[in-house]
Amino acid sequence: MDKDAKNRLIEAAMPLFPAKGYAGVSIREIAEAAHVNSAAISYYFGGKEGLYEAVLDVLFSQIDDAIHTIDVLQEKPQEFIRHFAMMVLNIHMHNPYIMLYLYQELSHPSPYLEQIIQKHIRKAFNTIHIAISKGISAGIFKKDINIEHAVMSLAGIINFYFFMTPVRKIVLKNYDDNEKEYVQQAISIFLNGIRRDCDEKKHT
Amino acid sequence: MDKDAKNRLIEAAMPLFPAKGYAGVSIREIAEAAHVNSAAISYYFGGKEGLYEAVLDVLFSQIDDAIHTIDVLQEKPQEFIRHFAMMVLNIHMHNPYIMLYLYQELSHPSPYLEQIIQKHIRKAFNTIHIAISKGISAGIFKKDINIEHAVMSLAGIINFYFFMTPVRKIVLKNYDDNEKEYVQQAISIFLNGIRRDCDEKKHT
DNA sequence: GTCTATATTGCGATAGAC
DNA sequence: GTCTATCGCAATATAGAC
Repeated sequence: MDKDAKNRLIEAAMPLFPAKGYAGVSIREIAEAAHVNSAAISYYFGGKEGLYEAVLDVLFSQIDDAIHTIDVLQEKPQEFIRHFAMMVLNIHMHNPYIMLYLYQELSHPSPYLEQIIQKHIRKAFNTIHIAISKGISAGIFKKDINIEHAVMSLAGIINFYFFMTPVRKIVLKNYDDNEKEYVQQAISIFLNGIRRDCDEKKHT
Repeated sequence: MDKDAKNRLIEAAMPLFPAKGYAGVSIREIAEAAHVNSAAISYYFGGKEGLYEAVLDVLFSQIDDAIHTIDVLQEKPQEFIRHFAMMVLNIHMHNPYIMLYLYQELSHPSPYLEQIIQKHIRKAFNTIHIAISKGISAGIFKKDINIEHAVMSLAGIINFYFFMTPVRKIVLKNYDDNEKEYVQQAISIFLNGIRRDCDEKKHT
Protein backbone atom coordinates (compact mmCIF):
# COMPACT_ATOMS: atom_id res chain seq x y z
CA MET A 1 0.00 0.00 0.00
CA ASP A 2 2.14 2.82 -1.26
CA LYS A 3 -0.06 5.87 -1.80
CA ASP A 4 -2.41 4.78 0.92
CA ALA A 5 0.14 4.94 3.73
CA LYS A 6 1.37 8.30 2.47
CA ASN A 7 -2.11 9.77 2.45
CA ARG A 8 -2.98 8.27 5.80
CA LEU A 9 0.08 9.94 7.29
CA ILE A 10 -0.91 13.32 5.87
CA GLU A 11 -4.47 12.95 7.10
CA ALA A 12 -3.35 11.83 10.54
CA ALA A 13 -0.78 14.60 10.88
CA MET A 14 -3.18 17.36 9.77
CA PRO A 15 -5.04 17.79 13.06
CA LEU A 16 -2.06 16.95 15.24
CA PHE A 17 0.39 19.66 14.19
CA PRO A 18 -1.82 22.63 15.08
CA ALA A 19 -3.21 20.91 18.14
CA LYS A 20 0.15 20.56 19.85
CA GLY A 21 2.47 22.68 17.80
CA TYR A 22 5.05 21.27 15.40
CA ALA A 23 7.61 20.45 18.08
CA GLY A 24 4.93 19.12 20.39
CA VAL A 25 3.93 16.24 18.14
CA SER A 26 6.11 13.16 17.87
CA ILE A 27 6.46 11.11 14.74
CA ARG A 28 5.51 8.05 16.80
CA GLU A 29 2.24 9.72 17.68
CA ILE A 30 1.48 10.56 14.06
CA ALA A 31 2.45 7.10 12.89
CA GLU A 32 0.24 5.50 15.49
CA ALA A 33 -2.75 7.63 14.46
CA ALA A 34 -2.14 6.70 10.83
CA HIS A 35 -1.66 3.01 11.68
CA VAL A 36 1.75 2.87 10.09
CA ASN A 37 5.22 2.37 11.46
CA SER A 38 7.06 5.48 12.55
CA ALA A 39 9.93 4.68 10.20
CA ALA A 40 7.54 5.20 7.30
CA ILE A 41 7.66 8.96 7.86
CA SER A 42 11.34 9.09 7.09
CA TYR A 43 10.82 6.63 4.25
CA TYR A 44 8.09 8.63 2.50
CA PHE A 45 8.80 12.22 3.45
CA GLY A 46 12.45 12.19 4.46
CA GLY A 47 11.53 13.09 8.02
CA LYS A 48 9.10 15.01 10.17
CA GLU A 49 9.66 18.30 8.40
CA GLY A 50 8.92 16.82 5.01
CA LEU A 51 5.61 15.51 6.30
CA TYR A 52 4.72 18.93 7.67
CA GLU A 53 5.48 20.49 4.30
CA ALA A 54 3.33 17.91 2.56
CA VAL A 55 0.40 18.75 4.84
CA LEU A 56 0.79 22.46 4.09
CA ASP A 57 0.76 21.75 0.39
CA VAL A 58 -2.41 19.68 0.50
CA LEU A 59 -4.21 22.30 2.58
CA PHE A 60 -3.36 25.48 0.74
CA SER A 61 -3.96 23.99 -2.68
CA GLN A 62 -7.62 23.99 -1.72
CA ILE A 63 -7.66 27.79 -1.70
CA ASP A 64 -6.51 27.88 -5.28
CA ASP A 65 -9.07 25.32 -6.30
CA ALA A 66 -11.83 27.36 -4.67
CA ILE A 67 -10.76 30.65 -6.25
CA HIS A 68 -10.96 29.13 -9.69
CA THR A 69 -14.67 28.50 -9.20
CA ILE A 70 -15.52 32.20 -9.41
CA ASP A 71 -14.43 34.82 -11.90
CA VAL A 72 -13.88 38.38 -10.80
CA LEU A 73 -14.26 39.72 -14.35
CA GLN A 74 -17.69 38.30 -14.98
CA GLU A 75 -19.55 39.55 -11.94
CA LYS A 76 -20.56 42.83 -10.42
CA PRO A 77 -18.20 43.79 -7.57
CA GLN A 78 -20.77 43.35 -4.81
CA GLU A 79 -21.88 40.01 -6.15
CA PHE A 80 -18.31 38.87 -6.50
CA ILE A 81 -17.45 39.86 -2.94
CA ARG A 82 -20.50 38.01 -1.66
CA HIS A 83 -19.55 34.91 -3.63
CA PHE A 84 -15.98 35.15 -2.46
CA ALA A 85 -17.10 35.37 1.16
CA MET A 86 -19.34 32.36 0.76
CA MET A 87 -16.44 30.48 -0.74
CA VAL A 88 -14.31 31.34 2.28
CA LEU A 89 -17.14 30.23 4.56
CA ASN A 90 -17.24 26.97 2.65
CA ILE A 91 -13.53 26.41 3.09
CA HIS A 92 -13.72 27.05 6.83
CA MET A 93 -16.67 24.72 7.25
CA HIS A 94 -15.11 21.90 5.27
CA ASN A 95 -11.57 22.29 6.41
CA PRO A 96 -10.96 24.13 9.65
CA TYR A 97 -7.25 23.34 9.50
CA ILE A 98 -6.23 25.82 6.82
CA MET A 99 -6.63 28.76 9.17
CA LEU A 100 -4.91 26.93 12.01
CA TYR A 101 -1.89 26.27 9.83
CA LEU A 102 -1.87 29.83 8.59
CA TYR A 103 -1.87 31.14 12.13
CA GLN A 104 0.85 28.71 13.12
CA GLU A 105 2.90 29.81 10.14
CA LEU A 106 2.40 33.48 10.94
CA SER A 107 3.54 33.19 14.53
CA HIS A 108 6.52 31.01 13.73
CA PRO A 109 7.09 30.93 9.99
CA SER A 110 8.53 27.82 8.45
CA PRO A 111 10.72 28.10 5.35
CA TYR A 112 7.61 27.42 3.24
CA LEU A 113 5.51 30.38 4.39
CA GLU A 114 6.72 32.76 1.71
CA GLN A 115 6.12 30.08 -0.89
CA ILE A 116 2.57 29.54 0.37
CA ILE A 117 1.80 33.24 0.34
CA GLN A 118 3.16 33.69 -3.15
CA LYS A 119 1.45 30.60 -4.51
CA HIS A 120 -1.93 30.71 -2.79
CA ILE A 121 -2.68 33.85 -0.79
CA ARG A 122 -1.44 36.53 -3.17
CA LYS A 123 -3.96 35.47 -5.80
CA ALA A 124 -6.84 35.77 -3.36
CA PHE A 125 -5.61 39.21 -2.34
CA ASN A 126 -5.29 40.40 -5.92
CA THR A 127 -8.70 39.10 -6.86
CA ILE A 128 -10.42 41.10 -4.13
CA HIS A 129 -8.29 44.09 -5.00
CA ILE A 130 -9.57 43.97 -8.57
CA ALA A 131 -13.18 43.65 -7.43
CA ILE A 132 -12.94 46.74 -5.23
CA SER A 133 -11.11 48.72 -7.92
CA LYS A 134 -13.86 47.86 -10.37
CA GLY A 135 -16.47 48.98 -7.86
CA ILE A 136 -14.74 52.31 -7.42
CA SER A 137 -14.46 52.88 -11.17
CA ALA A 138 -18.13 52.05 -11.53
CA GLY A 139 -19.00 54.65 -8.91
CA ILE A 140 -20.40 52.07 -6.53
CA PHE A 141 -17.71 52.33 -3.85
CA LYS A 142 -16.17 55.45 -2.34
CA LYS A 143 -13.26 56.66 -4.42
CA ASP A 144 -11.13 57.89 -1.54
CA ILE A 145 -10.64 54.54 0.16
CA ASN A 146 -7.29 52.83 0.45
CA ILE A 147 -7.94 49.66 -1.53
CA GLU A 148 -5.24 47.54 0.07
CA HIS A 149 -6.55 48.43 3.49
CA ALA A 150 -10.07 47.63 2.37
CA VAL A 151 -8.95 44.18 1.23
CA MET A 152 -7.46 43.55 4.66
CA SER A 153 -10.70 44.74 6.30
CA LEU A 154 -12.73 42.33 4.23
CA ALA A 155 -10.38 39.45 4.99
CA GLY A 156 -10.47 40.31 8.69
CA ILE A 157 -14.19 40.70 9.01
CA ILE A 158 -14.71 37.25 7.52
CA ASN A 159 -11.81 35.18 8.78
CA PHE A 160 -11.34 36.40 12.33
CA TYR A 161 -14.75 35.09 13.33
CA PHE A 162 -13.76 31.53 12.49
CA PHE A 163 -10.47 31.75 14.23
CA MET A 164 -12.17 33.01 17.39
CA THR A 165 -14.52 30.04 17.57
CA PRO A 166 -13.09 28.78 20.88
CA VAL A 167 -13.53 32.23 22.38
CA ARG A 168 -17.07 32.55 21.04
CA LYS A 169 -18.01 29.25 22.63
CA ILE A 170 -16.99 30.56 26.02
CA VAL A 171 -18.12 34.18 25.77
CA LEU A 172 -21.48 33.82 24.03
CA LYS A 173 -24.35 32.66 26.21
CA ASN A 174 -26.44 31.06 23.48
CA TYR A 175 -23.76 29.82 21.19
CA ASP A 176 -25.58 28.59 18.12
CA ASP A 177 -22.85 28.46 15.55
CA ASN A 178 -24.69 30.28 12.79
CA GLU A 179 -21.71 30.88 10.55
CA LYS A 180 -23.64 31.59 7.39
CA GLU A 181 -25.73 34.28 9.04
CA TYR A 182 -22.55 35.81 10.42
CA VAL A 183 -20.86 36.02 7.04
CA GLN A 184 -23.94 37.51 5.40
CA GLN A 185 -24.22 40.25 8.00
CA ALA A 186 -20.46 40.88 7.92
CA ILE A 187 -20.48 41.31 4.16
CA SER A 188 -23.47 43.63 4.38
CA ILE A 189 -21.62 45.76 6.92
CA PHE A 190 -18.53 45.81 4.74
CA LEU A 191 -20.34 46.63 1.49
CA ASN A 192 -22.48 49.26 3.19
CA GLY A 193 -19.35 50.69 4.74
CA ILE A 194 -17.56 51.32 1.46
CA ARG A 195 -20.62 52.37 -0.55
CA ARG A 196 -20.24 55.72 -2.23
CA ASP A 197 -23.74 57.05 -1.62
CA CYS A 198 -23.49 56.49 2.10
CA ASP A 199 -21.04 58.99 3.48
CA GLU A 200 -20.54 59.31 7.16
CA LYS A 201 -20.59 62.79 8.64
CA LYS A 202 -17.09 63.68 9.66
CA HIS A 203 -16.59 63.90 13.39
CA THR A 204 -13.79 66.49 13.59
CA MET B 1 18.60 39.70 42.68
CA ASP B 2 15.24 38.17 43.32
CA LYS B 3 12.61 40.07 41.37
CA ASP B 4 15.12 40.95 38.70
CA ALA B 5 15.84 37.40 37.63
CA LYS B 6 12.14 36.59 37.63
CA ASN B 7 11.31 39.54 35.39
CA ARG B 8 14.24 38.87 33.11
CA LEU B 9 12.99 35.33 32.61
CA ILE B 10 9.50 36.54 31.72
CA GLU B 11 10.87 39.15 29.32
CA ALA B 12 13.22 36.65 27.69
CA ALA B 13 10.55 33.97 27.35
CA MET B 14 7.93 36.34 25.88
CA PRO B 15 9.25 36.42 22.31
CA LEU B 16 10.56 32.85 22.37
CA PHE B 17 7.35 30.93 23.07
CA PRO B 18 5.41 32.20 20.05
CA ALA B 19 8.48 32.17 17.83
CA LYS B 20 9.08 28.44 18.19
CA GLY B 21 5.97 27.14 19.90
CA TYR B 22 5.82 26.12 23.53
CA ALA B 23 7.36 22.70 22.99
CA GLY B 24 9.93 24.11 20.59
CA VAL B 25 11.64 26.28 23.18
CA SER B 26 13.93 24.75 25.76
CA ILE B 27 14.33 26.08 29.26
CA ARG B 28 18.08 26.23 28.65
CA GLU B 29 17.46 28.54 25.71
CA ILE B 30 15.24 30.84 27.74
CA ALA B 31 17.65 30.88 30.65
CA GLU B 32 20.52 31.76 28.37
CA ALA B 33 18.57 34.66 26.84
CA ALA B 34 17.72 35.91 30.33
CA HIS B 35 21.31 35.45 31.55
CA VAL B 36 20.23 33.22 34.40
CA ASN B 37 20.82 29.58 35.18
CA SER B 38 18.29 27.14 33.76
CA ALA B 39 17.58 25.82 37.24
CA ALA B 40 16.15 29.22 38.13
CA ILE B 41 13.05 28.49 36.04
CA SER B 42 12.09 25.62 38.29
CA TYR B 43 13.08 27.64 41.32
CA TYR B 44 10.93 30.69 40.52
CA PHE B 45 8.07 29.26 38.50
CA GLY B 46 8.01 25.59 39.42
CA GLY B 47 8.94 24.64 35.88
CA LYS B 48 8.54 25.58 32.24
CA GLU B 49 4.75 25.58 32.37
CA GLY B 50 4.66 27.97 35.29
CA LEU B 51 6.86 30.39 33.38
CA TYR B 52 4.56 30.21 30.38
CA GLU B 53 1.58 30.94 32.60
CA ALA B 54 3.39 33.91 34.13
CA VAL B 55 4.05 35.34 30.66
CA LEU B 56 0.37 34.97 29.75
CA ASP B 57 -0.63 36.78 32.90
CA VAL B 58 1.67 39.74 32.31
CA LEU B 59 0.50 40.09 28.72
CA PHE B 60 -3.23 39.87 29.11
CA SER B 61 -3.34 42.09 32.16
CA GLN B 62 -2.46 44.91 29.77
CA ILE B 63 -5.81 44.55 28.05
CA ASP B 64 -7.62 45.11 31.32
CA ASP B 65 -5.48 48.12 32.13
CA ALA B 66 -6.24 49.64 28.74
CA ILE B 67 -9.99 49.05 28.96
CA HIS B 68 -10.13 50.91 32.23
CA THR B 69 -8.91 54.07 30.50
CA ILE B 70 -12.19 54.54 28.61
CA ASP B 71 -15.76 54.43 29.86
CA VAL B 72 -18.49 53.08 27.64
CA LEU B 73 -21.21 54.87 29.60
CA GLN B 74 -19.82 58.35 29.22
CA GLU B 75 -19.34 58.51 25.48
CA LYS B 76 -21.47 58.38 22.37
CA PRO B 77 -21.34 54.90 20.81
CA GLN B 78 -19.41 55.97 17.72
CA GLU B 79 -16.88 57.91 19.76
CA PHE B 80 -16.47 55.02 22.12
CA ILE B 81 -15.87 52.55 19.31
CA ARG B 82 -13.30 54.86 17.79
CA HIS B 83 -11.54 55.23 21.12
CA PHE B 84 -11.67 51.51 21.70
CA ALA B 85 -10.12 50.85 18.30
CA MET B 86 -7.34 53.33 18.96
CA MET B 87 -6.71 51.61 22.25
CA VAL B 88 -6.38 48.28 20.47
CA LEU B 89 -4.04 49.87 17.95
CA ASN B 90 -1.98 51.14 20.83
CA ILE B 91 -1.74 47.70 22.39
CA HIS B 92 -0.64 46.12 19.13
CA MET B 93 1.98 48.77 18.51
CA HIS B 94 3.42 48.56 22.02
CA ASN B 95 3.14 44.85 22.50
CA PRO B 96 2.90 42.65 19.44
CA TYR B 97 3.05 39.51 21.55
CA ILE B 98 -0.47 39.57 22.94
CA MET B 99 -1.98 38.55 19.63
CA LEU B 100 0.68 35.92 19.05
CA TYR B 101 -0.11 34.31 22.38
CA LEU B 102 -3.83 34.52 21.74
CA TYR B 103 -3.39 32.74 18.42
CA GLN B 104 -1.17 30.14 19.98
CA GLU B 105 -3.75 29.58 22.71
CA LEU B 106 -6.58 29.32 20.20
CA SER B 107 -4.90 26.70 18.08
CA HIS B 108 -3.70 24.62 21.01
CA PRO B 109 -5.34 25.84 24.19
CA SER B 110 -3.45 25.58 27.43
CA PRO B 111 -5.36 25.00 30.67
CA TYR B 112 -5.29 28.78 31.23
CA LEU B 113 -7.12 29.84 28.08
CA GLU B 114 -10.57 29.76 29.63
CA GLN B 115 -9.26 31.74 32.58
CA ILE B 116 -7.76 34.35 30.26
CA ILE B 117 -10.95 34.68 28.28
CA GLN B 118 -13.07 35.03 31.39
CA LYS B 119 -10.70 37.46 33.05
CA HIS B 120 -9.60 39.66 30.17
CA ILE B 121 -11.42 39.10 26.89
CA ARG B 122 -15.01 38.81 28.09
CA LYS B 123 -14.92 42.32 29.48
CA ALA B 124 -13.76 43.76 26.17
CA PHE B 125 -16.50 41.84 24.38
CA ASN B 126 -19.19 43.04 26.78
CA THR B 127 -18.03 46.63 26.56
CA ILE B 128 -18.37 46.72 22.79
CA HIS B 129 -21.69 44.90 23.08
CA ILE B 130 -23.00 47.68 25.32
CA ALA B 131 -21.77 50.40 22.98
CA ILE B 132 -23.56 48.86 20.00
CA SER B 133 -26.75 48.26 22.01
CA LYS B 134 -26.73 51.89 23.08
CA GLY B 135 -26.29 52.97 19.48
CA ILE B 136 -29.27 50.89 18.41
CA SER B 137 -31.46 52.27 21.19
CA ALA B 138 -30.43 55.77 20.21
CA GLY B 139 -31.48 55.10 16.63
CA ILE B 140 -27.96 55.53 15.31
CA PHE B 141 -27.33 51.92 14.30
CA LYS B 142 -29.61 49.56 12.41
CA LYS B 143 -31.99 47.80 14.77
CA ASP B 144 -32.05 44.48 12.93
CA ILE B 145 -28.38 43.62 13.33
CA ASN B 146 -27.15 40.68 15.36
CA ILE B 147 -25.14 42.47 18.04
CA GLU B 148 -22.88 39.58 18.94
CA HIS B 149 -21.98 39.11 15.30
CA ALA B 150 -21.35 42.82 14.98
CA VAL B 151 -18.93 42.69 17.90
CA MET B 152 -17.04 39.90 16.19
CA SER B 153 -16.96 41.90 12.95
CA LEU B 154 -15.48 44.88 14.74
CA ALA B 155 -12.89 42.74 16.47
CA GLY B 156 -12.02 41.06 13.19
CA ILE B 157 -11.74 44.19 11.10
CA ILE B 158 -9.29 45.67 13.58
CA ASN B 159 -7.24 42.73 14.82
CA PHE B 160 -6.80 40.59 11.74
CA TYR B 161 -4.76 43.30 10.04
CA PHE B 162 -2.12 43.14 12.74
CA PHE B 163 -1.92 39.43 12.75
CA MET B 164 -1.45 39.39 8.99
CA THR B 165 1.57 41.69 9.15
CA PRO B 166 3.98 39.06 7.78
CA VAL B 167 1.63 38.43 4.87
CA ARG B 168 1.19 42.13 4.18
CA LYS B 169 4.93 42.60 4.02
CA ILE B 170 5.16 40.04 1.25
CA VAL B 171 1.98 40.79 -0.68
CA LEU B 172 1.94 44.58 -0.67
CA LYS B 173 4.31 46.26 -3.10
CA ASN B 174 4.76 49.52 -1.21
CA TYR B 175 4.51 48.30 2.31
CA ASP B 176 4.47 51.44 4.42
CA ASP B 177 3.12 50.19 7.70
CA ASN B 178 0.49 52.88 8.21
CA GLU B 179 -1.41 51.16 10.98
CA LYS B 180 -3.20 54.22 12.27
CA GLU B 181 -4.58 55.06 8.86
CA TYR B 182 -5.74 51.47 8.50
CA VAL B 183 -7.63 51.47 11.78
CA GLN B 184 -9.30 54.79 11.02
CA GLN B 185 -10.55 53.58 7.65
CA ALA B 186 -11.59 50.22 9.09
CA ILE B 187 -13.64 51.89 11.81
CA SER B 188 -15.24 54.20 9.27
CA ILE B 189 -16.23 51.20 7.16
CA PHE B 190 -17.64 49.43 10.20
CA LEU B 191 -19.57 52.43 11.55
CA ASN B 192 -20.89 53.30 8.11
CA GLY B 193 -21.85 49.67 7.66
CA ILE B 194 -24.08 49.50 10.71
CA ARG B 195 -25.54 53.00 10.44
CA ARG B 196 -29.31 53.09 10.41
CA ASP B 197 -29.78 55.77 7.77
CA CYS B 198 -27.69 53.91 5.25
CA ASP B 199 -29.57 50.86 4.14
CA GLU B 200 -28.26 48.77 1.34
CA LYS B 201 -30.62 47.82 -1.44
CA LYS B 202 -31.30 44.14 -1.24
CA HIS B 203 -29.79 42.13 -4.04
CA THR B 204 -31.34 38.87 -5.34
C1' DG C 1 7.71 -1.59 1.62
C1' DT C 2 7.41 -2.57 6.40
C1' DC C 3 9.12 -3.79 10.59
C1' DT C 4 12.30 -4.02 15.09
C1' DA C 5 15.99 -2.44 17.42
C1' DT C 6 19.00 0.97 18.43
C1' DA C 7 22.24 4.99 18.07
C1' DT C 8 22.31 9.61 19.34
C1' DT C 9 20.76 13.72 20.93
C1' DG C 10 18.33 16.78 23.67
C1' DC C 11 14.79 17.61 26.96
C1' DG C 12 12.79 19.06 31.97
C1' DA C 13 13.65 18.60 36.55
C1' DT C 14 16.33 18.20 40.69
C1' DA C 15 19.94 17.08 44.24
C1' DG C 16 23.41 19.13 46.55
C1' DA C 17 27.59 22.29 46.88
C1' DC C 18 28.38 27.06 47.81
C1' DG D 1 19.51 32.56 45.65
C1' DT D 2 22.59 30.61 42.26
C1' DC D 3 25.39 27.26 40.41
C1' DT D 4 27.13 22.38 38.44
C1' DA D 5 26.25 17.87 37.51
C1' DT D 6 23.33 14.44 36.46
C1' DC D 7 19.18 11.43 36.34
C1' DG D 8 15.52 9.64 33.69
C1' DC D 9 13.02 10.02 29.78
C1' DA D 10 11.49 10.86 25.07
C1' DA D 11 12.66 12.57 20.77
C1' DT D 12 14.28 11.79 15.52
C1' DA D 13 16.49 9.15 12.48
C1' DT D 14 18.49 5.01 10.65
C1' DA D 15 20.58 0.37 10.05
C1' DG D 16 19.35 -3.98 8.88
C1' DA D 17 16.18 -8.14 9.07
C1' DC D 18 12.27 -9.85 6.57
